[in-house]
Amino acid sequence: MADSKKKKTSAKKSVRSRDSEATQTEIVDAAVEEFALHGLADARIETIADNTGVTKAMIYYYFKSKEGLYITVLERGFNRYMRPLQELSLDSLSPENALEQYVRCLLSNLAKNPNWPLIMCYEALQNQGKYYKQINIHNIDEILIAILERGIADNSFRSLEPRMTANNIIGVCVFYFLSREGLGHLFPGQQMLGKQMLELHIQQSIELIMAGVGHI
Amino acid sequence: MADSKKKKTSAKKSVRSRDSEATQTEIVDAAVEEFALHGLADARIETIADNTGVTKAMIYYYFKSKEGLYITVLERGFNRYMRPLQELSLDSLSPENALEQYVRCLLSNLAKNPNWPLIMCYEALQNQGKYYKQINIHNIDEILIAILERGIADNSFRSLEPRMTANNIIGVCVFYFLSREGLGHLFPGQQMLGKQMLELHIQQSIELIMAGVGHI
DNA sequence: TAACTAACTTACGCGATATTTAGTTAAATT
DNA sequence: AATTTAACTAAATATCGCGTAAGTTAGTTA
Repeated sequence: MADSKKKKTSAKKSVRSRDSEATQTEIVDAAVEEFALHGLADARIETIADNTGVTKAMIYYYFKSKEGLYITVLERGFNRYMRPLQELSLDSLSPENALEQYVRCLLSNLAKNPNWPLIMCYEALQNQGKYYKQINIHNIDEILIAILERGIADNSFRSLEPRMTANNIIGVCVFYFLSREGLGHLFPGQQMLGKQMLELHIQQSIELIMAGVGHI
Repeated sequence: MADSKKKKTSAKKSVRSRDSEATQTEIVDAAVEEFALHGLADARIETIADNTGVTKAMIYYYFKSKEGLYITVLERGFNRYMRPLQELSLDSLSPENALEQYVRCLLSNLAKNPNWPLIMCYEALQNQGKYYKQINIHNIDEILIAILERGIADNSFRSLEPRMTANNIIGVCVFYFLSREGLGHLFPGQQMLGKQMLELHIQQSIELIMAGVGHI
């Protein structure tokens, strides 16, 4: 993996670059889109191939199976969008600040890749999270739960059930992306994945969450 | 309520009841399960048939197509689980009370049929809500938005964006059901759809929501 | 009892779609 | 330049799964 010269071949059939790394990246990029749209079960290898200009057989050449490609997609997503949450150092912050930082980090990661929530949702629904469990060094939410527990202990937060509340908090962050199609009708003319709406989502979610964990 | 049937595999020549209505109900019941598990695209007509003891052809006989059966399922779900929200009369209540009643009604409807959120989620993801729109007399959330607006106007609630917040509130209620598989690991030995956990979800969600819309 | 009709079954056509196989280039190595 | 191998393609296979056609049984009516 010394030099990766990016030729950035567009989806043209004629000249492929014969650059293994670039081709694989291209395939994974297209796979992310397709899996986000349809989930593992209903994603079409042929569609992924068509969207890259690579033939179906190449996908099997590099990834062995649809499942193999899917797991690669999950791994990449996890490392890119969830790992940062594990790497935050929040212990020195007050519970309020820690919670806010955590939620901001989560929301901005989601905003940067709105396909991720869809893939995770399909994964939960279609596969009961079994592929996710295969790759995961468990529980993003354990960090969140710890923050909540700390806040309850020092009375920064009201008395609440930390595990359930952690899930509810994540739900607030994620649900926007799951319902974006339907939401459009409440915000006519707005682009749900546009900067403006994403900002609004982030701001409103943080306000709801921060108020929600506080004393009444 | 006719019990109709239980024997699935053994007696192939088992005498069917020749009761059109009961058969259709049986099919729809099995369809609800299957669509909740897999969504329209990946649901298998044959699985539905096997789970009823009715042959595939009967499903086409009564419902014409997979799509036809699906729409019947959506209609039944809507009438059973969403209509009650439209029929609440909350105008005479204070915004706080109205909100709490609304959320309680929603949560208890969801708890009564935890398949419903799954079907709706698949519908949003796989079909962009197009079948739902076909049958829907618009927006459950308009009622919720109106409550929020009323509460902002009379200063019961903090200043918040009502549409986004409405969506977040619904997200809190629904997300539990979408994540039930994964949640299990945080509550070992507990049954996520058991009375106890459902109660906890309802209670924690209401607390988060009511605190969340209030002044800090 | 005979004719009629609703409820049901069996068996298969046919289009998708995952995966494989067998072959074809382009580049690296000698 | 000859050889080798990685990157790639086209085409075949095999299975799955929706929908249908054609026939059968059981009630109902006359």
